Order: sequence, then structure tokens, then C-alpha cells
Amino acid sequence: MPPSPRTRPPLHRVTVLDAAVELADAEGIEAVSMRRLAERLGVVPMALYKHVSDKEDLLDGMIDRVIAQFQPGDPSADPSADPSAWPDAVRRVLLSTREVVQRHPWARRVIETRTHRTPAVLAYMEAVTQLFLGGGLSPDLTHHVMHVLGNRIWGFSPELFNDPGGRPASDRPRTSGQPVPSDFPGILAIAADASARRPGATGCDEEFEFRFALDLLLDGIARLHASEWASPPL
Amino acid sequence: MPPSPRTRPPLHRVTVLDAAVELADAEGIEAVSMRRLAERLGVVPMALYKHVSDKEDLLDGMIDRVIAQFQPGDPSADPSADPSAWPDAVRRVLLSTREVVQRHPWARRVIETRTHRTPAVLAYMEAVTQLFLGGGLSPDLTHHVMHVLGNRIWGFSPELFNDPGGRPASDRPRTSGQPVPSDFPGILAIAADASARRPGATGCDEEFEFRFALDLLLDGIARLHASEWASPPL
DNA sequence: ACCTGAACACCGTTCAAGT
DNA sequence: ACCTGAACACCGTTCAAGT
Repeated sequence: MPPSPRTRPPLHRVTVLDAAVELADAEGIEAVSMRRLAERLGVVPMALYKHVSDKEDLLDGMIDRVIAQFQPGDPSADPSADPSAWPDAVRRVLLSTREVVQRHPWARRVIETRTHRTPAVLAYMEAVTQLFLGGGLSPDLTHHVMHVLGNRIWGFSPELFNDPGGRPASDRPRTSGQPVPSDFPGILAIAADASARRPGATGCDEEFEFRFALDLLLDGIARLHASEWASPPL
Repeated sequence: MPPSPRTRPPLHRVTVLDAAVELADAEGIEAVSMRRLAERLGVVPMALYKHVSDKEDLLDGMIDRVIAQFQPGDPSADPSADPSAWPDAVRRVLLSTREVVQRHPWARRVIETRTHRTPAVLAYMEAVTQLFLGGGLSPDLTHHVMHVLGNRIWGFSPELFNDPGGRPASDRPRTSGQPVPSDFPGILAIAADASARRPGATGCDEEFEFRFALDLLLDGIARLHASEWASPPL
């Protein structure tokens, strides 16, 4: 039986979000309905709407809770101390990311449908961006690298990269809305570089990014093939 | 007004699937419900169930119709004639794939949720596999390459690669069910090689594949960084 | 063989009302 | 401030019935 309203502590946003994450872990994302979630919390469905504005907001929040578990890299290691250390640092970050995503198998698919840049998403992107910039990569190369990793590894949707500057954006698509806050210097540096490079362009050139990722892969594969490939190589 | 049952030609599976694709293109995948689709076809919702067994089957069929548009490569070019031509051939295939996926923006996300290996999916994978094998890549390297491309480029789910052999598979996950038909020699060669290499293993080592993809990317990025990177390089 | 009608068990979300 | 009840407009799917 559900706990009586008198004994149950009042709901908070995190309580709701974490219960939703638990439910998705246990029974899959398609089991996460407002009604089932409310039932699990011993509450009537409408009670949830005090803590999330609608189901989109619930999903945004669930993803935030997952991304909050990502290790944004070892903060004790100063990347500029040893610029050549960035590949290992990136590898560590992404392998720990993968562990989190494996614990929440529904997360990647949900991340792919999000077009909002929540603070948690921005903070994570900023941390990874700093690894590359700190390693001496140019803002331009870092930008492309974030696209390759974002799309192919995390599942970030391309819209997430659109128009991070604070420009007019009157007829922007349904993406996000709010500009990048100023405490994400790496992301801002990349955005500034991109708009300096292609002045008229808002957002990114998806065609170019796709070809970049593809050629990067094919080039690597060709080299593996040319050398005497024998598994496992890594 | 909907056409009268007398004047409307009888529905066929393709008619239903193509109408669903059109609807998804026009109003997004979330607009594709059995009821809205039926309405668009001038028919009562239940009439659709003669042509698709349920909504999963509808989505499978829609993806089949999209994948059927993929160009499986230029069949007039014999890959073994010029083994070094495979990177260009792959590039052409994937760029044409991308054009199709761009025309159906909902497709990538739906593909990611499919775990069935429909004949169209198999035929496409077979064609790409043959490009690599024909270029002289080992079955093992081809296998890894298909994982990298499948996951990161097409959105194929990892389950799609599981256990393609015709082994017992009594307690296989909910994936697929039917073994690979024998007219996909490239896929079978890869599967045979994989199970010879890791005898006990059923399916693939996701951890290993992930590290493979990641290291391939990081290695490529490091080299771009080391050389004097200046965009556009491609 | 193909389609229909009524029904069931679900959804997300509104509004006005309760404490 | 937080939760509830009743209601609305949707879902996918069943079954038995129609032509």
C-alpha cells in the first residue's frame, strides 16, 4: 500500500527525477509514464506537475541526473602542465562516461532526443573542451572534435551545438533558447572562433562535420589495414 | 472527406508503410500513430492490422522502406579489381546514405531502437561488408570497422550485431530470432571468424568495440593535431 | 479477403477544489 | 505550499461482427 500523505515526506524535484531514473533502469524507458511514476511515489499523477513542468522537463531532468554522474576529468591534473597527456585524459573521461551510460541503457536514446542545453550538459562539454584546448588544439580543431565525439559517442544531438553565441536568434529553431552563460569560457571560445571563421553562418555546417568524421574514420581504418593489423591492437 | 470504401483501392503493406513515412516526414515521428495513419488513409484504425502486425512491425517496415533507398554501392565496379579503391567506395556509399537519412530526420532515432535484422538491413550490411573484404581487409578488421560505422554513423544498435550465426540460441535476448540467411556470405564470414576467435562468446564484446572506436578516433585526432591542421583539410 | 464498431486499458494534461 | 478528483483528448490493441 502507498504511504499515507501524512507520513510521506514532501516530494522534491530530485526525488521525482531519481525515482524516474530508477524506474527506467528497472523496467525500461517506456515504463516511465507520469502515472506509473506517481504510483511508485505513492502520489496522484497530477502531484508531479508541481515538480516538473511536463514530461519533456522530466526527461531533461533525468538526463541531467545521469550526466551529473559523469566524471569531468581529474581536476588535480593541470592539462597545460603536460599537453601531450590529453589523449589519455580524454580516454579516461570517455571510458567513465561509458560506464555510467551502461548503467542506464535508456539514457543514450533519450539524450539523442534532447535539444535543450541544460547546465549539466554545458558543464560536461566545457570540461571536455578544456582538455583539448589545454592540450594545445586550436579552437577550430577542438570544435570538430567535439562534434565527432558528441554525435558518435555520447549521442548528443546536432542541435545541441547550434548557435551557442548570444546573438539575436529571433527565428531560431525550437532549440534551447537561452544562450551559453559566460562561465563556460571554452565553449564560448569555440563559438567565437566558429562565427569569426564563417561570419554569416548560424550554428554549424552539418555536411562538413559529417565528412570530417567520416574521413577521420576512413583514414584511421586505411592505416590499420596498411600496417599489419592483428587483433587485439589496443 | 475520406474516399469511400468502394472507390479506394485496397490497402497493401507498402501503401501503409509509405504513408507512414510520408506522415513522419511531414509532421515528425511522434505524429505517427495507428489512428492518425488510418485517418490519413481514409480507413478505420483496425484496418491497418491486416497489413502490419503491430506498431513495432510498422516501425520496422518504415525503416525497411528508408534503407531500401540506400545505394548499396556501384555494382559495376568490381572491388577486387582495385583493392585500394575501397575508401572512396565507402565514402560514396555513406554520403549517399546520409542524404537519405537527411530526408527522413526521424529515421536515425528509430533505427537506433530496432533490434530486428530485417532483410533490407542485412542486404545493406552485406554490401558494405563486401566493400571492405573486397579491398583486402581481414574478416576481423572488417568486423570492427562495421561496428564503428554501424554504431556511430548509421545508428544501428549493438544488438544488431549479436550472434549472427545459426547456433542454438535458446536463451538469446529479445534480439531478432531468425539466423542470417545463407545468401549473405560476407556477414557469415565475419561471424564465423569472430566465433572461431572467441569460441565461448556469443555476440560481440561491446567493451572491446567501444575502446576500438575510441582509440581510432583519438589516434586520428592526435595526428591531425601534430600535423599543421588548418581547416578545411578534406 | 478485407474492413468496421464497440470496447478495454492505457497515455499526458487541464482545471477547480481541497488541506 | 502541496496535493487531490474528475474530466478531456488522446494512445495501442482485442474481439466479434459485417460485406
